[in-house]
Formats: sequence, structure tokens, C-alpha cells
Amino acid sequence: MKVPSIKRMPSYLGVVEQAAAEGRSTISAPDIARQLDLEGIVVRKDLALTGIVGKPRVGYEVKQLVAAIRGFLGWNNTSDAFVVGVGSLGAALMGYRGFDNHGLNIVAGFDVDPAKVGHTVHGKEVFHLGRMPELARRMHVHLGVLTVPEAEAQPVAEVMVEAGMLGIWNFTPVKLTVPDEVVTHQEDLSAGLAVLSKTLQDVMDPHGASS
Amino acid sequence: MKVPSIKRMPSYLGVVEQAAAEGRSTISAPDIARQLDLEGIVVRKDLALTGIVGKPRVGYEVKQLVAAIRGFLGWNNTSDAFVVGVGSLGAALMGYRGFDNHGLNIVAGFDVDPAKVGHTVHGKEVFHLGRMPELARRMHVHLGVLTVPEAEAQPVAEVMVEAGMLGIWNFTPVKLTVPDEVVTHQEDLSAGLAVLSKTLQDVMDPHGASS
DNA sequence: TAGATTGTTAATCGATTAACAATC
DNA sequence: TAGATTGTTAATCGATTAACAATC
Repeated sequence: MKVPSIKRMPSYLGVVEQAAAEGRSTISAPDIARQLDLEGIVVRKDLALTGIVGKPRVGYEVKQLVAAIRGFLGWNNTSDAFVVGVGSLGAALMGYRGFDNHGLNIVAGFDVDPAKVGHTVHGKEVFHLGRMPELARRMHVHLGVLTVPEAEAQPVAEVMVEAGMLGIWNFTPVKLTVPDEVVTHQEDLSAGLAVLSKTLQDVMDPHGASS
Repeated sequence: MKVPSIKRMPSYLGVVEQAAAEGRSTISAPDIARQLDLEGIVVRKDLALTGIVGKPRVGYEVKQLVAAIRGFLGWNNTSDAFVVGVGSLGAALMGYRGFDNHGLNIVAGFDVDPAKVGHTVHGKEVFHLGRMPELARRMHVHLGVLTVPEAEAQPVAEVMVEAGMLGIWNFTPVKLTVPDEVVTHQEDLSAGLAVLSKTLQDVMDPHGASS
């Protein structure tokens, strides 16, 4: 599945789109690599996955490359999505501009808190969780961003599955149990924090247990 | 540096702390593995990095294991940290409970918006960015969470370095340029979204370009 | 004791890096 | 043409998985 390559794609897209914004018509792998502090060979190998073909001595056609990366990730046609759990993180994600550019369009939020239901957050309506199945079907939404408290994660995920969600972007620390056909991706902030903490610790005290 | 192992540590910690909360005194690698949908051998190898020693046929001492994982990650003594950029994401992180359990204590926010400076967010004061160097020194804070808009990321990171930050948890999509002694970790949401999008795409249309 | 689990050593797998001919 | 960059094939590196003796 080439997960490491897939993870690098959005950063390539950012660099290439900036080049486009600057009016450049081509960009080379070494150029992209320099901007991202990678090796050129990594970029070439990764870009090959998108099916793009470059020109020796010149690089890649910027327009083509944007289309190739977007196509590879499925970011051409943006998908509508729900945010489920409108706490501070959920609300922040509802307001995040930039998802549009990443194939994601958040159309509504869901919660059970009467203080939130019926109001809007960043211009998007918040509905009661119980209405999700109905609205998912009506609006043809198959993607959900899960930002409920830990204790609610599994039961709410089951509601989402029931409602026809095919993909769940899981921001809780809970490993979800869902049917095989439902795709889940856990966004694990504590994993990132662990890497930062451990690196810091090793820098300050290089003689601690391990490296 | 064993990054994959380090990233799994927080999930082990969660499982083991739950076992502790349930009053269990020991836990085995296969048991942890089952809860996280991993292989037992992965858990054993990872836990060995923390220096813990288990008992055949029994497993690991729960209390010892919690201490070993926390010690490995440097999560025993919690570090104070600043949130820099109190937009919706920054504010959400300022309110996130659970960082305390991850060695992180957010003590204040910084912004340049007069509408935010002088107010509190989730009970924590927001100061003007210009006061960060002074307050970082006075409060001995060396960790910063960077949640400013993309265009501000690099210049604000430089202010943070100037203020004596040793670690920057970077939530922007910008690859920061900082001195070697400053540790940076980029939390890249778009990478996670890319993996989810690509997986979904491959499930729906298995005959697309690659797998 | 019997047997599940640990810790360690070896084998496999996949990702990264290197080398280099082809090409514009 | 000369030379930088592509695309591909091979080598290296590191992480995961397998195998198994030691042990409680």
C-alpha cells in the first residue's frame, strides 16, 4: 500500500501548487526535494506512483503533476463529510479552511448536547446525532470525522456505520471495531507527541536507556 | 531511533493504565496486543526497549510497566508548554485534557490578535506574542505548540527559537527551518487524510492506477 | 509437572538509497 | 553537443515476523 509514499504526497502537492501559483510551468524532483528536505530519489520514486512522466533535464509539467497527485489520492472530486462530536477539536476542524484543497468538504456537525444542536459552527449547522442516518442518506455523505470523547467513540462509530459511512477519520485514542468494508484512519496525536518527547529527552540526556 | 516503536508506546500506556484502573496487577504482551490489534511479538519487542523485564507465563507488572513507558518517553515529569497561535485549533489544544497524562502541561497561549490578547481560553491566559521571550525565560518554558496560519509559521518559529524553545510541536504544513539543537515534530493532518482517501479510493475502485 | 509467556536469535519483508543508462 | 534529470535495476538498511530455548 506504500503508506510512507502516500503520506508524503500532500507535501508534494503543496510545493507544486505553490510553484503553479508563482507561474512556473515545470518543476524538477531535486527542486521539490530541496524544499522538503528530502532526497531527490525519494521524490522521483514517489511521483512515479502517480503515473506522471517527466522530461529529463526539465522535470515535470506543473499542471499535469497537480492533476496526477490529486488523482492518485482521490482529491479531484471533493467528498462531503460530517464532523461527529462538536467539542473544541470538532469545532476547530469544522472551521479549518484547507480541507477543500484536500478533497474534503465538511457540510455539517453532529452532537447530542442541546446547547450545540440547532446552532451553527463556522457557518455549518449542528444536528442531533440521532438525525445522522437520515441526513447521511439524504445528502449522500459517506465520510465522517470522529471527534467525540473517548468513552463515546465506539458506540458513536457504530451509529456512523449504521448511517452508511464508508470512511471514518478517527481523532479519538480508541481503536475502533468496525466491519471490514469500513475504512478507518486513526489520527494519533499522542504518537507525534511521543516522538517529540523522546527526541527531546535523548538530546538532553544521550545516555538514557536507549536511542 | 525506532520511530515506529516510539509511536506505539502511548497506546500501550493507555491499555496498561486502564488495566491498572481495573485493579489488575499484571498484564501480558498477548493481552495488550489483542486489545490493540497487533501481534504479540511486536509488543514484546517494543516493551523491551523500555527496559522492563517480564515474568514468563505471567506477563509484566502493571505498575512497573507504566513507570517504564513513562520513563522511556520522558513523561514522568510533565513539561510546561506554550500554545503559539490561538486560532480554533490552538484554542482546542489549550483545552485538551489528557495532555497532562502525556507529560505536557499547557500554561499559556500567545497571539497577536488584540481580540484574544488579555483574555483567557479554557482558563489559560493569552499573551501578546512579543512577550513570549520574557515569559519563556521567567517560567522556564522550553516547549511550544505552533498553531499559527501557514504564512506566519516560519517567522513565528524563529521568535520561539529566540525565546529559548528547545522543542516545537508544529501543526502547520510548513517545513520549519530551525537550528540543529531545536527539535521539531510536524503533525501532518493531511498525511493522515491522504492515507484515508487513498484507501477509500482503492476499496471503491481496486483497478485504479496503483495499490 | 505442564504449558503459556518471555527474551533472543534468525529469516523475511518492504522501504530507502545507490548506481547508471537513457534522454531531452 | 554537454550535462542535468529522469526512470529503472540493484544494493542496503531497518522493521517486522518467525522460531525456539529459557523460565516461572
